[in-house]
Amino acid sequence: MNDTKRFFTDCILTWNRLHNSRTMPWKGEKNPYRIWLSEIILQQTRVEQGWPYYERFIGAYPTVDKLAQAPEEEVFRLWQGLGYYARCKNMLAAARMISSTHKNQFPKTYEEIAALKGVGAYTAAAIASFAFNLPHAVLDGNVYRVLARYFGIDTPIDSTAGKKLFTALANEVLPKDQAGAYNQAIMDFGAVVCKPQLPLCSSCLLAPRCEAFQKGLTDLVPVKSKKLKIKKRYFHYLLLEQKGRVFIRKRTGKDIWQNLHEFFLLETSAPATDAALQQSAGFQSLLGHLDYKIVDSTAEIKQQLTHQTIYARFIRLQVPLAFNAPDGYQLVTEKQLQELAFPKIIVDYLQR
DNA sequence: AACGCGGGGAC
DNA sequence: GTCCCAGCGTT
Repeated sequence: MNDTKRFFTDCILTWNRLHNSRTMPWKGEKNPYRIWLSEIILQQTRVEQGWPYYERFIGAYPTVDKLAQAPEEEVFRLWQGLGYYARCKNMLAAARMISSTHKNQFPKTYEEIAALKGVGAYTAAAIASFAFNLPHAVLDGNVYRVLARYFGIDTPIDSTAGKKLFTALANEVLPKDQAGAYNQAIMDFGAVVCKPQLPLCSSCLLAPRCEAFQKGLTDLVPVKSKKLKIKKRYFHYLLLEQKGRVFIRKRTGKDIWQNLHEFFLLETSAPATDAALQQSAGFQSLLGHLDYKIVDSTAEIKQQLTHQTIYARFIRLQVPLAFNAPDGYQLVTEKQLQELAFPKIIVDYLQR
């Protein structure tokens, strides 16, 4: 390891020792189950957002076998509002695997940890180093940023070449004998000092030898190559009500909100009024020949997702007893709604 | 290699 | 609006 790299590692450890005051409930935790749970919750999620979920999950499922035995709907309901719901599904699968295959003993090797559903390179390194002090460098958004700036690397972090380059570099500057403490330190450093916007360069120990700071490029690295395009979608939720109950279904397929529930959905390619909607083929085939009554309908409610903007309307209809459940839909009571997981936009509607 | 997946906070 | 968050699995 050359001098530039040695200086980097020393600074991160020094900063951690002298200036790091960031505290979180899972920090310093040695229980691999708790570490794993926190890491799953924190994937692409800010600490402040994940924190209360972590507390609730640990409260509800203090051990991995409790989680493994929990009903899926109950776990999804607890995850409701956190987003990226595949994490929840994979988390349950992993818990069940640990409970069965590993007999409730959390796996202790990097390979076994990485084999768990929902555990990728970052999460495996985090668990391996935090719980077992194994020498694997974490590579998350913080680490990419700190490394890219200090070493002045403009290779896109979301390219294959970039991942390979940064992985090698991260493991090079990792002090193998204190992997856990160092991994925690560099992420804290990225979150507190080397922030995405307005980094605290004037008080940064690395600044004298930071490539980006010396060249005034902190706002230009790290580089991301992919730019996302956002599409607009128009959802019309029909609350088909029958004797105080309503039809819902669980979302399946490849679309958003997998495994969450929803009301009967009609989607249009552009905004549509109640009148226009009632003329549509979807509506007609559902209710055209029946004596229904629209009780209430809302204006568009907007929900911004990463890749899409959802404009949803909610239309309450009383449908006659002659109306049969559409395929895949079930009739539930208000009370049952409280125990199932819904997308935020539906949760917001239901709360009003 | 590229894409899709939530929700929210900072600016 | 834009960026990005303790990323991952699928195609």
